[in-house]
Amino acid sequence: MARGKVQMRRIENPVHRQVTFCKRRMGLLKKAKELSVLCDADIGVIVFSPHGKIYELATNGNMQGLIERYKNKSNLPEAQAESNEQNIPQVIQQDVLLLRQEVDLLQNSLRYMYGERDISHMNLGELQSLESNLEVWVNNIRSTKMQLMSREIEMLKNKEGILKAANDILQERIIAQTSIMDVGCNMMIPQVPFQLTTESNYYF
Amino acid sequence: MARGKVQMRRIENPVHRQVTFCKRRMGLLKKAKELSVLCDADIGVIVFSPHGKIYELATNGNMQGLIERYKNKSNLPEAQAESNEQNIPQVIQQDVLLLRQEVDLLQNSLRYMYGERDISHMNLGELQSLESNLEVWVNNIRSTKMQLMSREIEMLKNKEGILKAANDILQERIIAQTSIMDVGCNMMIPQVPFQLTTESNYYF
DNA sequence: ATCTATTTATAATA
DNA sequence: TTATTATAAATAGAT
Repeated sequence: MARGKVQMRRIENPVHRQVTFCKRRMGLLKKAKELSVLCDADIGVIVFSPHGKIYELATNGNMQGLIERYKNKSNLPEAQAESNEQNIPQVIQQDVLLLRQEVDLLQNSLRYMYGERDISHMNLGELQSLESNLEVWVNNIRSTKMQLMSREIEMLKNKEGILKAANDILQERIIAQTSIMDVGCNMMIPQVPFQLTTESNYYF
Repeated sequence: MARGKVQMRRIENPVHRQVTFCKRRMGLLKKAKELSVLCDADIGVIVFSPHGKIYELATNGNMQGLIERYKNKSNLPEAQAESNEQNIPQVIQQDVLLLRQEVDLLQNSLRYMYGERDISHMNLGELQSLESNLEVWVNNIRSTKMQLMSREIEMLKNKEGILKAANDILQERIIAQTSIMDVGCNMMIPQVPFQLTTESNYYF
């Protein structure tokens, strides 16, 4: 599939054949995994190299089980087919079902959180849970915001105090200078000068 | 692999999933054949659809033989002995284990997303914007939830109506029968029988 | 192994 | 399922 298309027959050059075997084997197993995940299928793949080495994949993690299932279903049309299912204790089946639901819920929530804002596929319970989680988050943010703002107010109040003090000092100096200058000349200096009025009002 | 790349997770849309299953299944079997021909390998592929239908390929034309060869080469003698008896429980146990792990992983991710996020480094503006974003999300979710609930209520009300009508009819019949029977014998029939009381109260 | 020019596979859609 | 087509993936050949 690249740099020239390939004929569908055994590759004679042993080196090429080995390289291709390695690459395509990986590709095949990858494709099998993808099909399994995307379409919720159970897949088993067994590959015997020309030298008899085995490479395998069972997407449910158990080739034996898959082979048993294959034998059951392909040999006996209906009878034994469901025996597997029925032998499993119901409790376990329920466990699996509940866990699957939980996984679905969590996956949907995460998918939503990470940017896919499409919630049309979620059911009521999932939405409920997502909503309350978001509310927790909003509350966290609000409380952090509040802390930040409190700190800022504190800082501003400090500044205000400092500035007021500085202002008082400056005013005193000016009064002093004015009386000195009044002695030497008649220049007019305003008497109510640089009073800062810093009212800090914050609304939450 | 076309018209947009695909996330490696179960396709939720059943139509898409079915189409993809069909296409990728063909693709997988084709790849298996190619690998077999090009590299002189023996390959077996077994695919179980979500509904339990089997699709298979054995490049040597004999899946049974391939399976035997697999068992001989890959299984240690003891491992096979257990396989028949404990196979099913093992598979299920593994399923449960895997699902539990998955739930843990997802819960951790969500915990990070919701609760243990480090927002201490964010400034006021960032927090403000995050907060309003979250509020939009929450509102989206609430409105979707509301729609779902409305639909459900609609459905339930319809059901209620139908049931009530059916009930009325049944009651009339019973009354009719009762009077007929009263003529023939003295059997007592309860007079206030099967009235359904389906009050639907929903809290938002 | 790693790098690309190409060939294939296939997602969305009808 | 099949057909179409724009794009994503796989991979042949070379390094």
